[in-house]
Amino acid sequence: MENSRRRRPVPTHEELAAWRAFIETSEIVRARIEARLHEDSGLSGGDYRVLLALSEADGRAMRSSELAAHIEWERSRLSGHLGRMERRGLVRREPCAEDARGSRVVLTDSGDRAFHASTLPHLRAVKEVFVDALTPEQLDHLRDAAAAMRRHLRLDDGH
Amino acid sequence: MENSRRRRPVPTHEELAAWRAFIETSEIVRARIEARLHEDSGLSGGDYRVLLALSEADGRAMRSSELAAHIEWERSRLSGHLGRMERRGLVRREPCAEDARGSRVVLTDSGDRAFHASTLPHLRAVKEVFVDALTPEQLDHLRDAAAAMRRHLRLDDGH
DNA sequence: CCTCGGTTGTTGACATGTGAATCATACGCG
DNA sequence: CGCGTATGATTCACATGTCAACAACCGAGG
Repeated sequence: MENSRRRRPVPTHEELAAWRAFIETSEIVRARIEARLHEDSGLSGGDYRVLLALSEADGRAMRSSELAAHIEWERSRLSGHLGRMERRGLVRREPCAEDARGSRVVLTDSGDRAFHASTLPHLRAVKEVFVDALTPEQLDHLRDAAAAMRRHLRLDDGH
Repeated sequence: MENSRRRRPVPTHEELAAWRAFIETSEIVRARIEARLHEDSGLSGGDYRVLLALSEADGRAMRSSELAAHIEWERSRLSGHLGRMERRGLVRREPCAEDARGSRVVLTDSGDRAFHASTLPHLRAVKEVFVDALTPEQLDHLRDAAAAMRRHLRLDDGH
């Protein structure tokens, strides 16, 4: 084991296996929970995130850029998504009084109902698929590991 | 705390925070590593996965369905992706001798070179972005947690 | 007032993903 | 052999994501 005395530039087999287990499993779990959300409520993960932000916003409405920043999406991504959500009657876009460039994104009553109907089933899915799979210690370890990764990527401070 | 004596149907705040930390961080880390791969080698994560499977396959070729099963993709997804990869000269599709319905997906020399040129930078990225963020204990914990989730979803046995 | 740089939101071109429908072929069975 | 069904792969319509270019508008300075 000549190598073991030097700083490795690449992962060991063990480390690589941990990487694959982590990244593949997280994808599968995310997909599973989003599928449940869609079956239960007809909402995608993106829909849910937009509706959550709007339902907590003042007057159930936000400026588009503000919303994009809040949920950390590209503006063009939000624009396209809002178009689809508007077609389905979940949100409405209206011109903005203070700034004629912008528009206000407003949660419709229908969107509000859809969101509120979705939260309980969604939380149940998170519980059943994710939380119930793990011991409390494992949950804590996951939080720690996630925090360590974010620190490593400097996602906590200046961003 | 009336509730704490009953089996909760939904996550606690702590559990929900762990869920969000886990799922959001895994997305960010995946995106970061795929971005590195793309900068370094011009390959997407999907490209890499296909090329890895083909480069390990007998004769650097596989039947399309076999490949789809191996990397756990929908066949339609693979079909579309292969179309794009074929346009870029990374793979070639040729009719299959034994079964006229099927086709063999063959790794081209160009695809083989692209893949081999990409592995070292990719592994370095995994090391720097993921492995180096964590202690050995945290890596083990991640593996355990991933294994527990897969067991919970019955992804190990009958699928 | 008017120009100019920055902001806001949309659009276009594309890559990527899912599910249903389709088409050709393969294969078991009478 | 010939029929019915299963299978291999693609295609379609659509949702979702990125990035760059754009049009309209704001606001500061001359």
